[in-house]
Amino acid sequence: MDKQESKQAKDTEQLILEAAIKEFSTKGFDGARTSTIAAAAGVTHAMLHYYFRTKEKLFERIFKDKIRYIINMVISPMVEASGSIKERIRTGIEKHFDFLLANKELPIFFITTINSRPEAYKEVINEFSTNAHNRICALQKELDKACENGEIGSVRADQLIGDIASLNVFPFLAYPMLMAATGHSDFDTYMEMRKIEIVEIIMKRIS
Amino acid sequence: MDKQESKQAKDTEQLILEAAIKEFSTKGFDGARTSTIAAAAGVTHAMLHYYFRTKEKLFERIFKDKIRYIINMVISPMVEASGSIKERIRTGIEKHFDFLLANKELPIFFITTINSRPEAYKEVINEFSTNAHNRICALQKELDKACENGEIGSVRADQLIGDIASLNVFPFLAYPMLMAATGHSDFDTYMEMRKIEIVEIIMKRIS
DNA sequence: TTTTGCGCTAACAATATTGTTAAACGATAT
DNA sequence: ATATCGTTTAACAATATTGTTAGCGCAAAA
Repeated sequence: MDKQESKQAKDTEQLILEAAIKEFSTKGFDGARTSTIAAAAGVTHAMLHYYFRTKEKLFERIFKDKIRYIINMVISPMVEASGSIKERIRTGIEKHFDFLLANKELPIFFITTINSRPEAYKEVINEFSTNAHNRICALQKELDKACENGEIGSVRADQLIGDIASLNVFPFLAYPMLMAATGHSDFDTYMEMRKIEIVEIIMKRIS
Repeated sequence: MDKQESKQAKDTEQLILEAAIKEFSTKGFDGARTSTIAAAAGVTHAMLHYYFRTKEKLFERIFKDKIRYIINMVISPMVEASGSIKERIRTGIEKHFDFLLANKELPIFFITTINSRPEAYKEVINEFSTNAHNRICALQKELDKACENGEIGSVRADQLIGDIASLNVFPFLAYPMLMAATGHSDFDTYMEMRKIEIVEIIMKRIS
């Protein structure tokens, strides 16, 4: 009990943060209302300003947290995979897809934010470009080697990343339309089928 | 000159519409400002209300126009293609991708709108589900027939549509991140490469 | 020429939304 | 008990944003 300096300070801050994440994720920065966030957190909206000064700063805090979260959860673990190149790509896709299943709101949050906020855009560019470029070069070398061994066909690493990102992320951005168009009604079932299909199409691509 | 009933009525309405399309496309409904739209159109913001009553109605008008536009430009022409099933799929993909190149802002406009506005969501569902479902069933029959002939491998039509939609549309939603991550700097060059890669991966998928 | 109607302007009104402040409260230390 | 400090509240302030209205001007019709 030595950490509990004040009544429930961290508690309130956390409540606001959690409510804010939901609000910003579903409605975007412009659509989000600080009063709605406060109400959802069960506090007066003055508290939101007390803890985070402005709507702007509250949003930035959340956005940067999410970037770090993605980098830790998705990009970093890619390195630690083992097995043949084919197997590593397969499990990489599956891990990424499972991550998205556990964070359904992340894609739409990022896409809307980056499109409506130039600062956020630059933030992401800086964070991603340094981090990702080296890894793609490394992947390219591995692919080339595997190609020479006859394990796989010739593939460009940057295009393969584009393929996987597109196939994995898009369903989470557009599942209402995709499901309506293809006559599916259950989200989980549809996503399970997508996952299998995506692994299939990528495996055929690199064969 | 018999159509020109008043000074330049249609002109003003059109100016507002065009300015509104730009504003709504880049900033979404919540981020868009009626005063900004009016300023961009070079009219007082009272005119916007005079012609369209409310921001809401102006947006709905544009949104419904866009839905019809997509259905006319993308979904309908799919039927009129000719040649082998493989060739029809290839040209279908290319036509769709070219349409997106000529309407870069459409994907982000739709995704943000559908996510933040339940009414718009239902609008699209109704428009798409009836229109698309029959076509997918027809495509499935064709695919099955081609599979029996040994032209192609076994594929589910709904999953193939999911693949193509994902691969074609996602780059237009996420090109800032994709290009930064893969080290590309020119949009047109990148998209040209994506187009080739997408055709390649789908052709391998159905082989 | 007068009237009518439409497009238009400028000012106003109403409301929503973010942000601020003075004071109260409650726990802890002195 | 009193002082102190971080937290909280309620009311207020400032501004942004949408929407309205009364009236002007001009062109076509009477």
